[in-house]
Amino acid sequence: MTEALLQLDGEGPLHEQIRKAFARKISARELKPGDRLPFEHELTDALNISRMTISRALQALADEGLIVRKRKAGSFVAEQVSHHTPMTIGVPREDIQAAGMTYRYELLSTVGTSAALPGNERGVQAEKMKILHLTCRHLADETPMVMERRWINLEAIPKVSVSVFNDTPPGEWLLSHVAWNEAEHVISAVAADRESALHLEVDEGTACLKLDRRTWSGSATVTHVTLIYPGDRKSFVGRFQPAGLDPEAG
Amino acid sequence: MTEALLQLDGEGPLHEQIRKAFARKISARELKPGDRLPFEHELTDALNISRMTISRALQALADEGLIVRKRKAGSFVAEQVSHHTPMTIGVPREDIQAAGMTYRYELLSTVGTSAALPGNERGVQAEKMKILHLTCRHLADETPMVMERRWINLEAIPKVSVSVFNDTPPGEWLLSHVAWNEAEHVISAVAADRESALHLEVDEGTACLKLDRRTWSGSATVTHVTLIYPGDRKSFVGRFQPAGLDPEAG
DNA sequence: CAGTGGTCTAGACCACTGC
DNA sequence: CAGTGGTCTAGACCACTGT
Repeated sequence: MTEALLQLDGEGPLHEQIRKAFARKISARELKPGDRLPFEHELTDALNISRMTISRALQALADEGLIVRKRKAGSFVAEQVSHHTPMTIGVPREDIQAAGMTYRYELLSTVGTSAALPGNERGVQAEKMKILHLTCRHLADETPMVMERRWINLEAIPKVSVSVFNDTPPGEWLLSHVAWNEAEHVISAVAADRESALHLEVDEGTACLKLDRRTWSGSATVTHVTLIYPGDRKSFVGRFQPAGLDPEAG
Repeated sequence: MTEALLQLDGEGPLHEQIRKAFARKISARELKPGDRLPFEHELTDALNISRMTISRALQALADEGLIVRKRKAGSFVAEQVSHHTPMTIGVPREDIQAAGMTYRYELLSTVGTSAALPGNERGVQAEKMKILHLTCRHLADETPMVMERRWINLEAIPKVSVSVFNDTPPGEWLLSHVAWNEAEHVISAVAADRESALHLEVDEGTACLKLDRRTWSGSATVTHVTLIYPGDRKSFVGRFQPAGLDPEAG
């Protein structure tokens, strides 16, 4: 009882101090998966801190996935920390300019059709939509960085003149003009097909990184894009700290 | 004034109703980037809801990155929704068993050295560490799914007999025995080298997906693993809803 | 059915910051 | 320096759930 129930560092908001204190203990395995944390009322008594503040700290830990809270039972260290790595997936311009290189965009072709979107397993397939298909590429210091094949559902977006895409990358135009509420990314590896190899200036069969992105607004597909990067010109990086602690802690 | 400031659906906790109401408006571009949300006190007055509850809802939106809150100025719709896609990156066993296939693990080689970890740009390089290097592969229904090259910093983990890894995949053993607080994932594409091609039973040069994962405990590297998947046997999928809304909303 | 977390309130003080 | 959000409290009622 004379032993402190929790060691606070005295810096920053109380709820953050409490959250970090438990995050540290969990990260250091001082509290192991399945262990029960003190009850809220125990912490309020021991630390002389309002229950709302305690609750806020524990709620944050639950949101991070570090603990699981059960009524009548208590709060427990989660059995498995989720491995949801946040991956930053931006438009090609960002990658290229972030590397200090000059960005250039090149439209290769546009075709209007009324077929269905390829690989569209969701929602209403039966009805035909007006689809715009286009191919383009993005260059870094005049070296082709990525080839893009894109399908746009013209019935799900505001009216637009195709000539817009002569100068503006479709991904960027869509991002700033179209509302969407769900996206899916699929990363895979493929050998460069003939057309991609040509536009990317690599040998056919070269190992390439492929990113497929589908975007929905409600149940309607807005756009589907396939980006093909030569393997040595791109990687996706994700970094994360499962306990949400400051660096150098531990 | 007779116009409702915000339309609540009357289901679930108040703070969630408020959060979703604004998330919908932002998702539908009814509130555009840069627009100011009502002040907390305006919402308290208009909705007759306590400021703590209002604050909690807006705080959640800020945590999601949908809005930015500035003292003395107000709360504003964020200029750009962050594109941090949550990618699920698990151990090979999970992928294989989730697909309903039989999992098998095979240790190929182990080598103990005292060199530095390759590509270790962080922390103290000067001192030598005791490193265990091993290669192994994971099979799905007896088809090689992924080849693994791993380096383990034996000075950063509990004592372990190398024979453990005859039967237990090192990734899984480390996950359940070693505390770590930071991880980095890098996804890229490479052509299969001779050794990988052999163990994966594909042609040399086959396009492969490569996942590099580095794990740290404090400033010490715990482990570094390179996973090589034949391009047609693996992809990484990430799905997200930037506004945190229920499906079918919109 | 007793005890936990989930939510909500009315009020308070404070830090920061744009004007 | 005035107004915003950030934090905290003491208390309350309720929903859920393990025993």
